[in-house]
Amino acid sequence: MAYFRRFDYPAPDPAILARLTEEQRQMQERIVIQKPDFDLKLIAGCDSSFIGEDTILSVFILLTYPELEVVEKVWHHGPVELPYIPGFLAFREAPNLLKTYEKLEQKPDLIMVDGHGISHPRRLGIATHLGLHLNKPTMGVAKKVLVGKYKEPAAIKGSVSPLIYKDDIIANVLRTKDNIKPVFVSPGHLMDLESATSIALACATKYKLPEPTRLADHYAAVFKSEVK
DNA sequence: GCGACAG
DNA sequence: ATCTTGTCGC
Repeated sequence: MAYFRRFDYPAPDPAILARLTEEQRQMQERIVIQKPDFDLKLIAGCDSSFIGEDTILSVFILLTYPELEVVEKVWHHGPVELPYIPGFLAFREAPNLLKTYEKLEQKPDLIMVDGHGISHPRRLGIATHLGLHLNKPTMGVAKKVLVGKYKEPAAIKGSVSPLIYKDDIIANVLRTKDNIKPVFVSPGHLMDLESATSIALACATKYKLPEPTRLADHYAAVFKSEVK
């Protein structure tokens, strides 16, 4: 099939995809999109990288808000069970991310995830998936679109444009830096689009990626080189 | 039927 | 995600 001509993986068992799709359909009913009720003091960023083909290394970074100073960073690595399949990323990466999260001594008020929240075919991007498992507010910041259409936002930092999918606004395409490709911001769970967008912008200092995600990405590479 | 497709 | 050189622009 189309997915697996692009990646060197064998076609996934249709029965397994059907089971995972059904699992997402059930989780879908528990998603809560609302104005967050927290007093944001600690925000987390998380990201994963791979060591070889079947070992995943994840990191969680804890930052103060709005100062954005790092107060904690943890990592964990382990085997992955599934190949990457568009639309099913969480089943591949969430297990190790959850184990990494447990290592945090303090817990964040909000988690910023690298990837989509509800801007997903079944509203179950990895940010939403993690939020449901942790019963914690989450939001997604992705570098590329998964589903939906949009018009390019203006070239200056702070410009936004809606990402539309089946007549719904599922994310905001946000310019976090002048003349640099925008990012896709969506609520994950216990969060709403407007709050997620303003927080992403507040975390955008001088780089394209908001600090929680950028630093998680950075440390993922650092820890990876230490393990190798 | 032909593309598109987070990390 | 990962493999990888030079190159264009601020």
